[in-house]
Parts: sequence; C-alpha cells; structure tokens
Amino acid sequence: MKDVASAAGVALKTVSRVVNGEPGVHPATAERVRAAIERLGYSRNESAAVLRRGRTATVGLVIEDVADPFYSGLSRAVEDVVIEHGCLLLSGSSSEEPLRERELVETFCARRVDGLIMVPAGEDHTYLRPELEAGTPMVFADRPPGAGIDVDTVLADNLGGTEEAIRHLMGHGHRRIAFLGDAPGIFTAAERLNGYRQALGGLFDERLVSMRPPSLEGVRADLARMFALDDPPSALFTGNGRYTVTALRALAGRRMALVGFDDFELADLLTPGVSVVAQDPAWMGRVAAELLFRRLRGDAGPPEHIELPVRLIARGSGELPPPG
Amino acid sequence: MKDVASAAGVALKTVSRVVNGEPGVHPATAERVRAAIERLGYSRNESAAVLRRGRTATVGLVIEDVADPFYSGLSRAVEDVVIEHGCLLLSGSSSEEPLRERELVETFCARRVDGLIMVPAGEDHTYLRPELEAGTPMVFADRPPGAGIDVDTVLADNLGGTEEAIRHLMGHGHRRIAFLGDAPGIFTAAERLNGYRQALGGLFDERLVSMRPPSLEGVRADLARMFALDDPPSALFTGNGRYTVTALRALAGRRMALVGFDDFELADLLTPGVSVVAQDPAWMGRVAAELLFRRLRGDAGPPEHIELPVRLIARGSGELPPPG
DNA sequence: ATAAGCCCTGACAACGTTGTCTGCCTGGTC
DNA sequence: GACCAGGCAGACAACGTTGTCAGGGCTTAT
Repeated sequence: MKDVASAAGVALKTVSRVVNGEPGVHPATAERVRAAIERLGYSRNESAAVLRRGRTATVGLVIEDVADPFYSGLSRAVEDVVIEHGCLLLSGSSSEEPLRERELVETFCARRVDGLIMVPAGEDHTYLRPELEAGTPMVFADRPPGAGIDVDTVLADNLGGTEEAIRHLMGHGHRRIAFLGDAPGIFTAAERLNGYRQALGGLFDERLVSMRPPSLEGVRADLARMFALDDPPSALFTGNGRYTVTALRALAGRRMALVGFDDFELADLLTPGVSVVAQDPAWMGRVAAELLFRRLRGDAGPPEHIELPVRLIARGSGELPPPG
Repeated sequence: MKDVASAAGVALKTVSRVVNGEPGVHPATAERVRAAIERLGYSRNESAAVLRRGRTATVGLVIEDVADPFYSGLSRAVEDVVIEHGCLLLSGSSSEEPLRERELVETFCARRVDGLIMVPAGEDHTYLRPELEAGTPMVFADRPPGAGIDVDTVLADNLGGTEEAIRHLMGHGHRRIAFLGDAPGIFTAAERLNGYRQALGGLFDERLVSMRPPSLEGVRADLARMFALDDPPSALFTGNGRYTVTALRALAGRRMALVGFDDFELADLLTPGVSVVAQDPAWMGRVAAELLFRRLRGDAGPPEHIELPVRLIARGSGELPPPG
C-alpha cells in the first residue's frame, strides 16, 4: 500500500480511501491510484485491516463431519448465506469428539470470528461463556447446547417426526418395532428415542432398542439378537441416515418394514423404496446462518429456539405389512 | 495482553513469551502469567500475530460444491491434514462458475492464506500468476489448471479408468454403448470422453454421446433420443456419480447394462448392483494437502503431476448382456 | 478583495502482536 | 572482592491498515 501510494504519488491514506470506496477522493486521483494498484498487483492485507477495524468478516462453522451428506448439505447452505453477506467461512469437523469441538471453537475465537454456528459434540458448553459475554453471537444447529447455556438454536422436530414414523408403522399393523440409533448421549438420538417411546406407549420393549456407534458388525449383532427373541420385531425404525443405510446392509435383502429418520439419495430407487422422515439440512443451515446475521446486525432479543418441521415420505418400505 | 501483563506485574513481552512457549522465562513468572491469563479469560488476537509474523496458518480450499459427496469426501481429508499441521481451513464452493472461483481465490489471497488447494471451475488461470510469483503454493486437484500455468496437480486416471469400463462392457458383448457426461469444457468429462472414444475405436458413434448439465429432464430426453435410433445403445457409461444416479432415475427401472464413473453409497444395494469405476476422493484430498504442506516446508522442486489409479468394481449392472 | 465554506489530501496515532536489542541481577570463579 | 557469564526481563520498533483531525487550495458570496 505504501508502494502504491508512492507509485501514484499520493499519501497512504488516499490509497486506503480508494481501496475502501470511501467518498471524498477526486475521480482523477482515484483513477491514478487504481492504475497503480493494477500495475503493482497490490491486494490489501486483510489481517491488518481486521486488526484495525476489529471485524473479521469471518464466520466459524463446527459440524460433526463434512463428509456426512446431512452436514455437507447444511454446510453448503451456511456457506451460501455467509458469502452473500460478504463474509468467509472457516469450518471444521468435530468427529463427534467434545475435545475437538472445543479446540475448533477456541481456535475460531482466537481468530476472532464474528460469529459461530455449531453442531455441538460435547454436552458441556460452559467454556463458551466468556466468549458469549464478549458478545460473539452463536447459533446452535441440529442439537442444543448443554445445560446452563442459553443461545439461539435451530432444531428439527425430532420427537414429532419419530412419533409420526412409529404411528405410521403401527397403522400398517406392526406392534413389534425395533429402534436402532446413536448413543443416547447424542441429543437427536435421545429425542428420537423419546418419540419412539411415546408413540409405542405400552408396547415399548427395552429389548428392541439398540443405541450404539453405527458399525455394520454392531448393527448386525444387535439385529441378530432381536430376531432370536420369541417375539421378534416385524419392523425397524432407524435413528438417522447412516443407520438406515447400515441397517439395509445388515438386513442383507431380508424383507422387513422400515422407516428411517433422514432422507437420502437413492432411497426411492431401492426395492422397496425406503420410507423416511425427511428433514431439510439446507433449510436448517440457511435458517441458522440467517439468524446469526440478524444477531450480527444488532438484534439483541432473547435467544430464539426454532423448530423446523419434518415430513414423512412413504415409499414402500414403511408400508410392508407384518409377516403372516 | 497488556491487561494480563499489568495483572501479572510483568512486561508485555513476557506475556508474549509465555503464550508462545518461548524459553527463557522463570517458571514462577510463567505460572503467574498463566494464572492471570486464566483469570482474565485472555485469548491471543491471531490477527495481530498474523500481521506481525506474516504466516496465517490458514489454507484455502476451493471446490465445486461441498454438498457433492465426492467433494465433501475430499474436503474432509484436506481438513484432517490441515488440522494435523496446526492450520485452519477456509473453504468455498465455486458452483462450477469461473467468476465465483476467481472471487473465492482472490478473497483467500487477500486473507493471505499460506497455500491454496483448488478444484478449478474456469479454464483460464493466468490471474493466479501474481500470487504464484509471490510464492503462495497451490495444488490443483481433480482438474489441472488452464494453459500457461504449471503447478502441482493431483488427478485421477480418468482416461484409463474409462477405457477399462468400456472394455468391460465390450467384454460382455456390448457394441452400442452410450456416453452420458458433463459439458466437454470440464476436464474430467473431456478426459473420460477420450477414454470412451479410444476404447471404442471404430465403434464410436457421435449420436450415442450426450454431454450436458446433469438435469433429469435433459438426461431423460437424450436417452429417449438414443433409444429411438435404429441401432439403440445396449449399454450406458455415465461420466460421474451425479450422472449415474440421474441416469438410473431416468431409466426408471428399465434393465440396462451400465457402468458409472465414481463409486457412491448404496451402489451395492440397488438391483442389480451398480458397477463403477471407483476413485477415492479422500485419498486425492490427502495427497493434495500433503503435497501442499511439503511445499510450505520449503520443497521447491519442479511442479509435480500425480495421477491416482482408479479401479473397476463389478457389481452386476456392468455384466448384463445385451438383449437378445 | 476578503472571508467563508467546501472539497480534497495528508500527517499521525492506534490496533495487538512479535523480533531485536539492551540491561539487570544472580551465581560462580579466580 | 572483583569480574564474567548466563539467565531472565523489559523497552522499543515494526507489521499494514484505518480513524481522526488538521490543513491547503479553490469556489462563491459579500
């Protein structure tokens, strides 16, 4: 910038003014400066600008795993909103590890992101308090923060969606419905289990519930255990997209009624088509990002808790009758 | 930091030393400083550190679309390597628009990323020259840069993989094999078309080639046109994962030999299983990122051009015989 | 002709760090 | 007891930008 200034024969500040499009610069001077910029291939050092201005025009996003279609869809939507607002996105995957979540958040904060969108992995977010008090807006998506922290959240209707799925299966004659999902420490898994339990009422049977990390072997073993019961399940509810796919693979062609939480590509092309409770990750991302930018524009209202509806898509697998 | 210094009763510089783990600080003093840091909830302002040190510990990644499984897999691998090296990842999706690619790159450069990994959307990358001369290392992944720019690239064996796929179909008796792929301006699409052409030799027929953006309607129309020929295709080669899925949907259950480029989730669960030429996006991302960090460590050798092998996975759809 | 006012430009400090250099103080040695 | 070495701490400048304020020239009105 100094070089540009001397090349154009003006002062540093004038170059700064031109670069920032500030008014009060003679058009001819501005043109001369622009020419010098072009000639020298100058590009402003954002770090210095950030240091001086205090705003980084950067938003941090912590998700569980970009490679998971649910989160990559959410990511993309967040990114689009962020870019629209002239900002950039720093993102990181926590791999469902609370420590990595925390490291990511702290690194983002050290870089002074203007705001943070996160899908939490841990259950304790009190470490965020200093940052929150410092005024960094945060939005939790997909899962709420742990106890003691109250910030904006955007969740799906996990409970209602699961209830609807279970009632759908019951409507097709099923009474023995198994539940396959993530560890109960994960909010969405716990919430979906609640929905399952509520919808089943007295039909609930502990032995038909499997909550564990989604490995093919594990799911296979748990299914085998359930099928060995005197009164085995006639239908299956899977707690998220990964489980649905894993379960389909573990079933190995065995025909069985199934409804999964989360829609996924090709669900319609399998035989039978896989019925799902669909949420819209892009919508969730967009809503979360827009909420964040509202905060950045100064909206200081009380924390908002948004719940996005989900919808049941019947494709065949959920409409199979029980055997016999 | 100033506050921490006065709280601990030491000079600014001493705090800086403690924060950076520099030697030459008395353990007791260091402890006092750490306590003050803890008490005040201090966290270093990275922007200032970056300004002073000149390195941002940030890597930029430009891909086509994070929501695409191929790129999200690549993204995740890049992210892991980047984090491993203590850096952070700025990422953006170009949506296959050269202008957006350029904007992203320029924004990343203005933020002084230490290095750049990109899947280019445009065909002209001369705009990168100033940045390259300024010493910012770059690695192109999946597609090479446009003419006149020679930098590190990591590509898949598009040509060989496609040849293998076509020969596989021919080995099962097919002579009329259609090609469905992206616009020929996209490197991978053009390269795969070359492989198709070479493998077919004299059997090549212009009328069995469709290259266009991947919309269901478009693919459907092109397939209908081909099926209406006197000598319609008996097999289909699809030029990437999106086309494979779109084609499966457009075929609407019509049984037809098919091999697609790119593996995808559930390919094995469809009936018949979908045979594919699989590349490994995570591998590509890892290789690209590691190459970048080698450059960052000072390796100044000539640009490397790495080609990753692909492999044909036969699952059934590629082994269907021609009708009759 | 002088004063007032406006438009444009420039000097300077500050943002929060880190690199360099200098200096103090302690402890050991002759 | 004096000197030297080495460990530790601090003063100061610099990174590249932007906000503040002051000033110079030109126009316009009195």
